[in-house]
Amino acid sequence: MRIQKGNVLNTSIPTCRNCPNLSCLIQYCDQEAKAFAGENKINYLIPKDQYVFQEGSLVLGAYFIFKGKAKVVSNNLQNRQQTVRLAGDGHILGHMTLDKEFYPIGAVAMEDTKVCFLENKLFFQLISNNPKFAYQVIRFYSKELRKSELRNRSFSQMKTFEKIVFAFLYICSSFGYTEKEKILIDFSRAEIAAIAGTNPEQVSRSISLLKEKGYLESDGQKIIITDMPKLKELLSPYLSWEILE
Amino acid sequence: MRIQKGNVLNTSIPTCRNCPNLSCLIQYCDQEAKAFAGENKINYLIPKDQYVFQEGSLVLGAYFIFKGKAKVVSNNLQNRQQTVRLAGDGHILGHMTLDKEFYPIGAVAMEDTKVCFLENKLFFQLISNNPKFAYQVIRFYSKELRKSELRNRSFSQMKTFEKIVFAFLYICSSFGYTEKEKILIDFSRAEIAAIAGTNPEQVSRSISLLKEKGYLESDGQKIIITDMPKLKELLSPYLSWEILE
DNA sequence: CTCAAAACCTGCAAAAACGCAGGACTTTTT
DNA sequence: AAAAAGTCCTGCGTTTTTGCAGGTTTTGAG
Repeated sequence: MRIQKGNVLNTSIPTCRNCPNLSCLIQYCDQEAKAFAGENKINYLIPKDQYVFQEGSLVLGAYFIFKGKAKVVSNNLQNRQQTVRLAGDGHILGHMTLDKEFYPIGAVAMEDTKVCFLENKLFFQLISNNPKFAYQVIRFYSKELRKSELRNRSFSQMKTFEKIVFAFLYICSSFGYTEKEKILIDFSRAEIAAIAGTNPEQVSRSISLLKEKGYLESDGQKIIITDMPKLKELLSPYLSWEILE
Repeated sequence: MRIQKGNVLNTSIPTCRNCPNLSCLIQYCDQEAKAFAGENKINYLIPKDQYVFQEGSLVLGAYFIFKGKAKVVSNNLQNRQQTVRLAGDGHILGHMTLDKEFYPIGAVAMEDTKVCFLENKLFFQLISNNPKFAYQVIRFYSKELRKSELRNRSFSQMKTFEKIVFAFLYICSSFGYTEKEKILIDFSRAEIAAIAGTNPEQVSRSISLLKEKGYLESDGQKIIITDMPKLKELLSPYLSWEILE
């Protein structure tokens, strides 16, 4: 995936009081606060493959995904990029701070994505006046922390093949694909490798193997999961307590 | 490390109003709330190698470390244990919930550790009435999340030797060892392996190599770090933005 | 539709990591 | 102080992963 810098565009999103996105935590604010947030937040449309914010830039506030998909990425000095988290509708990107801080990681839109930006002070005001909202934000971060920790554990014990299977399941769970008939994943091999922590060759090998077994099919370069239960079964030794929810 | 089940003991800890532990987030509450918390929290002394809480048990509240060291662990079905986080004074273990939930991970004391237990409702009350406290809790979790994500990235790109070096640095940073003359680490090879995500043999091999290079010494089975800057240098390709703070 | 660029697949050899086994060293117990 | 138990070190063969190379397929622009 090529990542370009570029301008983000202002976009129209309903105000918070009648926002249709039920998974957004701002829904837990009272009416007054919602009105206030709706007036003061800034809406952006981030085009596919562009940064929501870049590693190393100043933290001005946090981003709530209204609609779209994003990945949280981190580069090392050898310029290898690793995807450390996937985020869908209602998820929070970045964080708030009252100090001068810099993002240690970056976030990139994986499709055209609409986000709501809450500036530091605004976020803090909402927290101060809306305990239920504060509680939900705490819950969000503590949940993500546990998920990240469990992922950490799994990755350090899984073999490469299993990590790749895990990447498929993680993609499905993050973007809310239910266990309908067939699930289509339109990610490049390199993209999947960056999630699984390996290289595109291994991803190809694993996909071939999974196709042989009949758990996957492919439509061009797209991947279709045909037997989700079997995929989950492959990881059963690791998933005693659900990482994917 | 053998982990035993056993009863935790009640212990005396100063009340929150005059608590000497400045890194505890409850310090951000107002005087009234501190008094209330001090009266209603429960203090425990968890003996070394015993669980603070076990994977799979019901979440009744969260634990604040008053004094001691603990590790957050996760077992897979093959009964291999992985350490996913280290926690020292003032850190939070577990989480709060208003629903019926179970801990997906466990926490084990690494030395005799005094903790303050805040029951779900008490925690929620503190958050509701003390925005500064709520803000700090959010900050704690979002920071830990970023650290976990960066660790995730590093681990998926480091070679085993580097992961082991990282484990040393992580231990030092988590337990607040400053860069004084010499730093002593009293962990078994297996313990270090569980943090680094490898096996004790590789830890031994790496330690030997580091001793050859003169970055470490050993006193019996204990490890003494003699050249911290050099150790950090080994990881410089990965640590552009500080994971260890 | 055609063609070039990009992405993908797979064989292979080199590198890395694993895990057993046996001996050395430490710690604990008696 | 000696014995026993536990931990650590290291050599070695096996398994796993890596990364290149070259051929194939897919995609997207004109």
